[in-house]
Amino acid sequence: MSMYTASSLKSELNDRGWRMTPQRETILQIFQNLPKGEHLSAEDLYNHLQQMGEKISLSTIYRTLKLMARMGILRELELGEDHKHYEINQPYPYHHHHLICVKCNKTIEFKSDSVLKIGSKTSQKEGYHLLDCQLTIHAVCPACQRAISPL
Amino acid sequence: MSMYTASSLKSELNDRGWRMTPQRETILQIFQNLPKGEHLSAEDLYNHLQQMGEKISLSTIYRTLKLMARMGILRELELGEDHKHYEINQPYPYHHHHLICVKCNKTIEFKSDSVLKIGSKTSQKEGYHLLDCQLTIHAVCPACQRAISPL
DNA sequence: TATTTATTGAGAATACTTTTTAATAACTCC
DNA sequence: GGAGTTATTAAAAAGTATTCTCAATAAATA
Repeated sequence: MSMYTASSLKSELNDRGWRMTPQRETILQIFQNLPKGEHLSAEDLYNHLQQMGEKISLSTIYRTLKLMARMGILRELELGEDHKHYEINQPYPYHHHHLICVKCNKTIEFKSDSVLKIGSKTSQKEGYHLLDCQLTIHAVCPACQRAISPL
Repeated sequence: MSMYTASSLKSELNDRGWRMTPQRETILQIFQNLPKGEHLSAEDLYNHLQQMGEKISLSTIYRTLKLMARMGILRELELGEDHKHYEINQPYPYHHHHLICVKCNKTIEFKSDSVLKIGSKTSQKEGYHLLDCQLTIHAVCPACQRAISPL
């Protein structure tokens, strides 16, 4: 949960016998420049790249997203849609969580230092190396509470 | 996040114009009788039912799981595998969270009253009706930290 | 600079989940 | 309790997200 630059990413990859590529650098940059609170699906990222004139294949995108999530660079979000979303994994004090309406998928971000503390304390206690910690709240938003429940 | 019985489930369904069915009752029972800490995928549930001699189709299973998750009866868990898992949504003090190794998917359960409090306070503040609140910690377990990182 | 081999792109393949449809059966109203 | 309405089911087809395969490419290393 620290900040990455192209060169720190390269070092970490090389340390493990992996390689830095233009594709990985581009994808990292996109997530770093994303407006706060935005997150992309694989498809979103693909389209975003196309608009920039960058041509990175979908397979590479899926591979890179998974790789970066496993490195702790990106967070993999489950926002109630049928695909995952990704966002940059920012450290304290930018770290945040999500409140999701299970009916309309409307999502609200919120912060909580205590949750972050509990996350790091828990992983430490078990000897785990912390990558990300997200509190996901599933609930029904005010609008959907009023609606005549359509499933 | 309260306990359900066949009849309380029926009332809640009927209130919304839906129906109680033997399939829904059976599935509720299975989750209620599941040993603590166990969770099932759609496929797992299907096999479980087959072994019991119950024949419920996969489509019904998928429909029922989603329905019960949206009602707050079940929790939908994302445990790093390529499919969702479900478990009964137990209230305090049985409510718990998950610490997951992003490499081998080994999962540890842990409890935290404060997280539950933060969850209910946050949803209340936004006017949301709370269904479930899960802290998911992504990390690398001790064994995988030692292993020569295979992706 | 040559060598090794991780990575890429393209498309095929897989896996999970949803949809469609006709038949069934739960609920409601009389 | 019975008839009518319509939510629900099973089965199969369809859809969608994601992973895999493989030959070509290009990082890293020596």
